[in-house]
Amino acid sequence: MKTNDNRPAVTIYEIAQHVGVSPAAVSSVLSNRHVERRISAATVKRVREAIQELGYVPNMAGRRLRSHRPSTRQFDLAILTSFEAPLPLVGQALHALQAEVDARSTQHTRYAVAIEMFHAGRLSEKPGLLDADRYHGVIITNTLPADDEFLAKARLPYATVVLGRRIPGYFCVLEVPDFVGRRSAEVLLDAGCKKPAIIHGQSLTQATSERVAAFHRTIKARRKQPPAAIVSDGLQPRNAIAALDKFLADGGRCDGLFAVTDSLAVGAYRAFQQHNLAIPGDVAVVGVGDHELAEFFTPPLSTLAGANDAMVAEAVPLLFHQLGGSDDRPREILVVPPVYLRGSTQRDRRA
Amino acid sequence: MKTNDNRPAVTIYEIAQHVGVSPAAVSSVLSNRHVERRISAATVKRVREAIQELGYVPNMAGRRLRSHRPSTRQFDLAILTSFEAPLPLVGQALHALQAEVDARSTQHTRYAVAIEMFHAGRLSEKPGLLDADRYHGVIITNTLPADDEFLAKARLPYATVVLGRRIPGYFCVLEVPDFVGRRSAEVLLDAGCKKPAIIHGQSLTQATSERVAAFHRTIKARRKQPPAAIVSDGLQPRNAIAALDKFLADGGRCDGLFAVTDSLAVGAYRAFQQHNLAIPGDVAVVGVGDHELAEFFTPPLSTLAGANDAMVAEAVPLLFHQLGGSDDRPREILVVPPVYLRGSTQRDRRA
DNA sequence: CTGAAAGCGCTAACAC
DNA sequence: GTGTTAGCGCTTTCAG
Repeated sequence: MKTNDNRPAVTIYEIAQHVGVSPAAVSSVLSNRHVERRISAATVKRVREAIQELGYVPNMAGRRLRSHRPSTRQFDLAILTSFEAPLPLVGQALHALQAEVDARSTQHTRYAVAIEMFHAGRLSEKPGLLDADRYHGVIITNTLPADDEFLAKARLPYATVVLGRRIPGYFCVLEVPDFVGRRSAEVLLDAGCKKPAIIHGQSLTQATSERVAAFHRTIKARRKQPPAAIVSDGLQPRNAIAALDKFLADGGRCDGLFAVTDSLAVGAYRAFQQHNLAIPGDVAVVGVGDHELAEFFTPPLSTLAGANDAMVAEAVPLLFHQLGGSDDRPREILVVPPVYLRGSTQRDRRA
Repeated sequence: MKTNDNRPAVTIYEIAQHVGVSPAAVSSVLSNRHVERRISAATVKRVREAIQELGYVPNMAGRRLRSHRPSTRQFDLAILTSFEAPLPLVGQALHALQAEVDARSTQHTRYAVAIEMFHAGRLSEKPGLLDADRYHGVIITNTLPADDEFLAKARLPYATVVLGRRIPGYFCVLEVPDFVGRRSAEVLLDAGCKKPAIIHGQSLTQATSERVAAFHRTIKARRKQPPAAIVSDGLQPRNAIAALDKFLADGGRCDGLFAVTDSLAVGAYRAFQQHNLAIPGDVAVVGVGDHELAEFFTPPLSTLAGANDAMVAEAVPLLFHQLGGSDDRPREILVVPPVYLRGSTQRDRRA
């Protein structure tokens, strides 16, 4: 394919002209209907060559418009998430959305649901985001502060639900602020921890930074001094291992750890194990998120589930509400995350 | 929104007629440009009401066609996967695809990448799949045999790469058949297992059933009798637990287990633990897939990684090759999955 | 065997 | 303040 950039995109008219046939002939070749139309083999060949040579790229909008059946309404919906985010959260949202869509689909109303990704912090660079010609509605999640700022400034010209953070002017569904940070601190303190610590990644989403702050605040209020803060380069288990290795090597000590994501907790498990620290005997651990595997670790990991299920359950109706065209002002829905206390924080029984 | 089904979808012309204004006026209201156009507040209100009342749904194809900048080529790509499938594979594919797309994007060539889902075994029901007016190219993965049959019969009218199975007439990328099943059997036998077993779910993808068959064949050839087969209702850890509980309760015994997916292996860990069977002392366990957490289990899980990275690395260029319009016949690429031997099969050191 | 022409739904330029 | 008109790229009659 020649990517003849800079110049107008090639249309079937140019192909037709180039070959010396009509656009209709080209079209029939493109859709493999040249047999019915009894286009000569030679013409077909020449058309095919021209398509190659000129680097023809079909315009889907044109095709769709043309072949659109007038009785059908089509809704194009998407979940917008960052690449860097864990997919399971998105998976839940998708399932909930698709279930609703399946229920609402009729012969004359079709829905297309897709996941689209942007690079965290660079949502604004996503092409076409501000155009009203792509989606009827989206659910946006896993944004970073830079993305939130962008969204706050530029109202999207279609139905939008923001998941996990509060952005003025949008329908938002989020955790009760402070809940996770405060509750995780309490869980550790209740387990008898005297030296609690927290581990989190470098770049914080709004939700994560609120968790960190609330944890900090709660610990400080109850123990008069702040928790140790361990910062990992990324959110993968290996990042947590590296960060904890360094922390312990530098003489850091803790008897309780709040990991702001489950994958950090997984790395912490391994790190403590390598340093011969028992969970929960020497260190109690509590994580966040509802990673399906959390309960299958040894010992099972206590988590403050990220309330994803609940958030999604609120977000989907909110989206359809907007699609319905109702004109009320943006709403904000707060969700209380469930708390799962498991072996990793149950010291009484084991210590 | 009235979903006035059955009758033609509402267009701006109807809105215009209903209100008694021109289509352009309606359009300006829709795009919030009525201020520049100085539409009277009363008219705006009436238009808005009509939009609501008639249940207007904008036609994105029309909008896109109209607002298309003629110098821009747009490629619409998608990864098609089943809901029921584990998302990590999809995530890898998406990352690889997006990286390529980012590299190829220019001012005049844009790519849209989305993940779309179908219900496993019901790919054929996905609306618009056979129309040529949606995608320029797709990567299809996690299909069930019913889907494969459907695909084999109905050639998709756009560039397609099939991941993980072999379907005549398509570009395919898959594991070397038999490799995983054979090698996992060897791993268990090498660990000294005398009574190997296999656990898998009810419904099998092509890849999975090949794994099961090859495992069976290899064990039978080497030990003169087939492995015990444990069938779980689903692929979640809890399904594995239930199936293994039943197997052990019914007097079944094994000293080695091949779990065809990692999440089944996770459940197996828990089940053996509850039955006081040590891994790898009493039972060696080997899993499939490259779940990022496999190495963080206790003991670390040996896996025959599903070769996802390698498969994806082959699939993406194959897709762009087709987008380039080259006309050669479908190719098939075989990939050898990497083998990770970890604690769960290393008996020598522990037994 | 092939071409001409209409029109899918929408918006922007221009006209009044 | 609002209407008219042209045309985005494509496919499908219909007319040879």
